[in-house]
Amino acid sequence: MKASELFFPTLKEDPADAEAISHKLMVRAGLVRQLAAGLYIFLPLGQRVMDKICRIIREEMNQIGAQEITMPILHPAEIWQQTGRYDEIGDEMFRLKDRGGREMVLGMTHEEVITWLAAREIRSYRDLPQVWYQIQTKLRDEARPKSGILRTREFVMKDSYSFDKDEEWLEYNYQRHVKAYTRIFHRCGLRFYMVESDPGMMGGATAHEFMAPSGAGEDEVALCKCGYAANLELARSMVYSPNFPEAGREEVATPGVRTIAEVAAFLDVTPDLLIKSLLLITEQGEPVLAMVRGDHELQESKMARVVGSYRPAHPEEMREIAGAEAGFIGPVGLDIRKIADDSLKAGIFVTGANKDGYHIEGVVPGRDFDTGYADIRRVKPGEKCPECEHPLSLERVIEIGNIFKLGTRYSESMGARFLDEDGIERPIIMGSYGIGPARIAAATVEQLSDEKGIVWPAAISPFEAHLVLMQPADKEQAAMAAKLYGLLSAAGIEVLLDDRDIRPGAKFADAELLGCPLRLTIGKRSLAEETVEVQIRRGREEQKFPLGEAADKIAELLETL
RNA sequence: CGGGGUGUGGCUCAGCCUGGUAGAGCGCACGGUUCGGGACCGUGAGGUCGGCGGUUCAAAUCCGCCCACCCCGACCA
Repeated sequence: MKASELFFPTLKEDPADAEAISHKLMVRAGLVRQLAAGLYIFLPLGQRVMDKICRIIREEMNQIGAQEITMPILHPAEIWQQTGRYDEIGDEMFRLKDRGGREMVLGMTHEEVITWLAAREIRSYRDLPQVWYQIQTKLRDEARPKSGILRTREFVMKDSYSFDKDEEWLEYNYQRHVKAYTRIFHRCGLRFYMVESDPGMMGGATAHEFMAPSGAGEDEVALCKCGYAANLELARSMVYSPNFPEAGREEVATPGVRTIAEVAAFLDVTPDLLIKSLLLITEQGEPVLAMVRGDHELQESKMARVVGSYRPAHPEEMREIAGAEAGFIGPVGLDIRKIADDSLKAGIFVTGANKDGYHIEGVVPGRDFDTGYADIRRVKPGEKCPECEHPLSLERVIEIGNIFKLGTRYSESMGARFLDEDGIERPIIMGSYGIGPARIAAATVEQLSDEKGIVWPAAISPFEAHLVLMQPADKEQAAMAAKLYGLLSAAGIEVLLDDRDIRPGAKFADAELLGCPLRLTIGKRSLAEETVEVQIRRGREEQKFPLGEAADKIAELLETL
């Protein structure tokens, strides 16, 4: 492909509305353009990257026996009503009516459609297992699209769904997906972790996420060198037990002293001797008191698993329910549902007295108040791994893929059943497995770019080599570049020939911005020496190859990039 | 949905406080000199100043409402 014919509008300056590195670079390199919040046009270069990623995904999915299908994106509301998600999901789903007034939705995922299909076509254990997948656009009315291509309202997704007769077969298909995903992300050149994750709205039992470390990520994971890795939403840890003083239970005046830090300083104790009490109101309108140790924070997703969705109480509600304002609330004498973090099972603590300006010292959970216990605290770096007790580290990550054991949640509600070997009718056991190709692209840019621009791994680069022809007007140079282009093309290497009549500096700058793994240069020097200069984009190391050997050498080099 | 910010040629921005009829750099077109790291000189095209309404002799500028986009939070298969 000639650069003079390729549409790739590059920008010298960062776009004003971009924050994330991948967003800035993908716009600057002419890969994408934004149409509206969370809606992107993929330009030719961006399309090439997406095509390559999708091709890798197809190869690896086919490799594990998955079969590609295409499903409608426009769905009748009815199938979503059948699984109950029509009402559960809310504003995130685009809803509309057709001309006949029938309720329709735009698919944000395809469990309903694929289960509808399975319900009709799968009858016997002999029909199982099946793994079907799609690479299609999904639509979600995101509350907050952000970070360029990382979180959009319309996005392509590879989703596969497994159908099995029992848990063992599900586990088998789950593990095959783990293998396929690992290969896919390796081939795309990404650094990633597989972590335990919260099944969330997919409603299954076991789930893992594939996470690419990047500061632009929206999630955090806890990692241990023993291999323990979990999304912070459910990560566990072990915490030390502080030395508790032998204080008797006593109410103390703490006028105007509200925050943990203030109370600890006022009473001259460490924060880990305090109980932080948070008054919450559940979706049903019931008050719940959440308690964590003073040096800990509430992990909201963990709390939500215990009590369902909730919100913090308003100041008036605190007054009404606890009889005190924020900062003086505590569990003693408070007759509402209580959930304390596991770290509060034993000890002697300071708590709010439910009376403005007062705290209580010497409070013993279980003796002075009744409470339920659960792991509801947020893991902090340095806390001990629950598996091996080494210190945990935290890292920010981009979710690039996930795998869920769905079980029978969808097959039950949609009547997807089969007859087993004994002639007994049973629901199909399902799994669901997603990958976001655009996120792979963005995560790669985040992980590998440098101050000059993008650094693509060869496997997903829009072109494998960027051939800079210094002076297109020079017949000899042009002929040499054409020859090299021919040799490389014959060797199956995708080359972008920059034959534009612009200054060399601009060509080099564009080449580095686009980020093809190899930059080749043909100029006066190459003419004199019969060589081609080769720069490896990553690290920008240069070398020269004689023209005759160039194709072989370059092919060889590309294997390593 | 709550909080914050920004909307001015294609892009990045200045001008707004203190109202007087729109600028710069880059990009683009043409001519010339250049040509191995985003050149230089000259000429030129290009703007409903996000929208609507108000105040005023006069609004990019002041006031009100609305819209769009970005960031933080809530939310997130």
